[in-house]
Amino acid sequence: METHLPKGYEPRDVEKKWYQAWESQGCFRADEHSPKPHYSIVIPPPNVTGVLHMGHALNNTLQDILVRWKRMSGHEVLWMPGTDHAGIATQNVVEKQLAAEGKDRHELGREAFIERVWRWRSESGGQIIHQLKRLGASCDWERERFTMDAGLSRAVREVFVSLYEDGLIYRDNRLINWCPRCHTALSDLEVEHEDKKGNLWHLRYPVVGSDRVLVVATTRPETMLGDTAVAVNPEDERYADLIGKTVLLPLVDREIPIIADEYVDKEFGSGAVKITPAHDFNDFEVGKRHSLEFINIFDPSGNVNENGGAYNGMERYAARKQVVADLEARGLLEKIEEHGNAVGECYRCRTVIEPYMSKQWYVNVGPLAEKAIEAVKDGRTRIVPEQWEKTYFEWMYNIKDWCISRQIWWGHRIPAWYCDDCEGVTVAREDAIVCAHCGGTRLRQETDVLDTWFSSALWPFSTMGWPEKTETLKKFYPTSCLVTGFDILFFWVARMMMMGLKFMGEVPFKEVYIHALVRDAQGQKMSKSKGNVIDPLSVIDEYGTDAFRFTLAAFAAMGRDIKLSTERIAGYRNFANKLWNASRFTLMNLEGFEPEGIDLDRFDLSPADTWILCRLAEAARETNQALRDYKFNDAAGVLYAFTWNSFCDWYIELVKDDLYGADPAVKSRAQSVLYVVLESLLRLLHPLMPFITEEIWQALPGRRPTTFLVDSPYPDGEGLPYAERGVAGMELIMETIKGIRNIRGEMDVAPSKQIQAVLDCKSEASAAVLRDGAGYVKALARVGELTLGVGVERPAQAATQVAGDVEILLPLAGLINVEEEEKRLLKEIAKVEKDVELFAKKLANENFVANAPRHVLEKDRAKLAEAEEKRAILQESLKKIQALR
RNA sequence: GGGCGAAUAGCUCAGCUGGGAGAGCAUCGGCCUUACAAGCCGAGGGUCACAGGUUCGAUCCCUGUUUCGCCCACCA
Repeated sequence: METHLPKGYEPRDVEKKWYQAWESQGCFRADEHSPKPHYSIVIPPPNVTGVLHMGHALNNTLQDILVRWKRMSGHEVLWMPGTDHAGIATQNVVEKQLAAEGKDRHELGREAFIERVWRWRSESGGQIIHQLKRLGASCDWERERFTMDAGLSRAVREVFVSLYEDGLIYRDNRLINWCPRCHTALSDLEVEHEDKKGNLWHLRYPVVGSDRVLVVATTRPETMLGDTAVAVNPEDERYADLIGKTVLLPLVDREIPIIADEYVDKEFGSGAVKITPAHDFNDFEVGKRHSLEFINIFDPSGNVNENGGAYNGMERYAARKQVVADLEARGLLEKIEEHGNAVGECYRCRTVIEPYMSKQWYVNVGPLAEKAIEAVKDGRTRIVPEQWEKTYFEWMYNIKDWCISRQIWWGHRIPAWYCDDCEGVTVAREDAIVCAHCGGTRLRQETDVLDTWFSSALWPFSTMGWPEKTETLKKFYPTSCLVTGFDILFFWVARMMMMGLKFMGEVPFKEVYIHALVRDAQGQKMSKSKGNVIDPLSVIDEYGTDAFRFTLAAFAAMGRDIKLSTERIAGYRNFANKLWNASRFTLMNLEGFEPEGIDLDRFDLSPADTWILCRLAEAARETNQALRDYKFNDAAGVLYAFTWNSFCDWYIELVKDDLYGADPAVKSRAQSVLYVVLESLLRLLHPLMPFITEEIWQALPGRRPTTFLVDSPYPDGEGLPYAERGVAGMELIMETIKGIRNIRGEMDVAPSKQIQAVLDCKSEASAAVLRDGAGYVKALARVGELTLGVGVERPAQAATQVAGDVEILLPLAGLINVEEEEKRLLKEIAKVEKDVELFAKKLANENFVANAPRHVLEKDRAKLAEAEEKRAILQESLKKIQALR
């Protein structure tokens, strides 16, 4: 017996070989002219700067499972790949490179810098694409897109100009989130709040024309340099007489009014609040209500500017220290308390953001959000799991205008031109040459670029060629499904919904599957700084892609977190190896076998054959159902159990006699079933484990209708008509084998020892089944001499076990320890006794009998009878055993 | 402050519309049985966080409590 498959599965070369073959043969190509029903997914575009991390690995594995499954299930599949230009992130990467060379982008100038970013991208930007391929991602790579491509840039412009024309984009001067390191505005979403320990400084502001001081509490004492009022609650009697008076702002000696505003909480701190309208979002509102002065005290880097008087030029935290010290020196520091505070940080560089006055571009998203809410409400888009709908609605209902301008260079430059003659703004699809207002030609283009997420919001249709009316859009939009993590539900999913509905008039995807985030084995977020990152590529190198993918699928059920452990991956590596060896066994036994025109109906199938084919059909049905429901873990579980427990542990063992026997007809039948089961199993497993399954499939004898497993039809379990023949008989045989094994195992009978067994059957039906399965029992339970039948002659002294209505008797003679048998029986009796009690009690309850549905009642009655029967047999046996002592 | 999620075997987690608690790993005992020691056979292990409620019946539904995690939010 020989096969050319090596003894252990070695993934590396196999993966490379088949991925290249699939790709070069166009297996992943989508055809918009195909008559087949469509299935489409757009990839969440990873940042060009990206390196494959666990999140990507999970996200893309799940997509690939869906896509491969649908492709095999007769759909024309488009999985649209690409990358995101990732404005700030990418700019930061290239700026760091420049810094290493002792340069900064301003030395280069805008054009040269952008040139440099493009160069960086062509040299090292494609990394993640290669990594996705190693993961097995079956995207249509010929369609790969980049958010800065000409086509997508055109879509961005079209959308910007349309929204502007519809009055949904406007420009305004207000307080925004400013990153002093990136030197750009950020949207609210791009600010991450982190609770930090801080202080509450209580400052004393002298009231003008009195000897009173007003104590104000602040978490940011340095901002007092920009105070333009102190506010108290209008209801607050303590300060009623001070309203309308002024205080002298210390250190800057500015006289500022004491005002009354509802916003002030009487209970908090001293009940008086310093108001810094240019540096705090609340104060900004108060400032507007009371027409206060807005004094900006910082420069774009977060250093105090000329408005800060003596503190001019100081870094903000140095200024804080100094301000506090100076106040203290003047006796104006009342006290310092500890105080927790949520500090906003830049999501790209973790620098503490500064509320900062500036003129920015905004999208009025309210009207867009309404449509996006409706679409989920009426089910045009379904979010799975449903719980996320609530989060989606919550955000949509409270949505605020979106600040889309960024003061960086890498990105889509805003198509707006300012006229030096009339100061009018011209927004246009083509680069403006003349002012739309005065006809002047002295135009300057807006230097700001758009938020990266603006272009990703268009991804589902911009990648398909919009604004052209392409065949691709016609065939594949709306997409079937979006697979993503909940961390970008607002950033991306919500915005795609709004833009898709606005510009395509249809939802961008019919279903959104939200998966969990991957964390380390301790549940910590993986991050470079924590050093707990598990690199997917090293996992792939160590365990193989298929084992890794299977692990991710098996973990996918988890609500929010996936705690990845390498032990678990090793377990699925073992599984891959198990499949490999089962396949080796099969191939070794398919010598001279020709699968062409195989027809199982021709054969008189054995009980084991029928059983495994039923199990296979069942597994196929369950796998399909699980995938339809996005229950990847169920799919993995079903296939794991079928492969290992049903196929390997039972069927392969059961079929050996048939394969090794002398009867060529029996052998041929066994080979046929073995072949059908393995071949179907490979197809079932392929979406989860594409490489190993292709490798084995290609090694199978004979020719199959398709060149690759990728293209072969996915089993749905309906085509195998063996289910109705039943599995009950085989299961009785298996129970019997397990019963004998139990006695042997419990009583330390050497596995090599052949024993004698008597099966006393209570029904002729069972006896017939067991006569049929006698070979199995002998082989798998290592029984030498087997006698069975109804009312068969019983050995005088035997160890006893029960399988259904069959009493298993293993004659003790010289084989078995009496005390051990007594112990074992007592244990068994105790177990069955518990069952008897449980069901007897239940059935004694009149209310239960009166109210429970009939099928429950009948089931419980049957179980009680069975348990009582078993108990009786075991007790009888116990008595005999005890009599021997 | 609002919202969401989690609590089940030593560990990591499954558990569908309520009807006798499951898997993997780990543990214990026995096996190199010609596909696989990354394996085979057998076994042990759980007051399903706590307290109430609904029900004939609750791990599952409802209420409350505790612990942990996440998201959103302008209380200085």
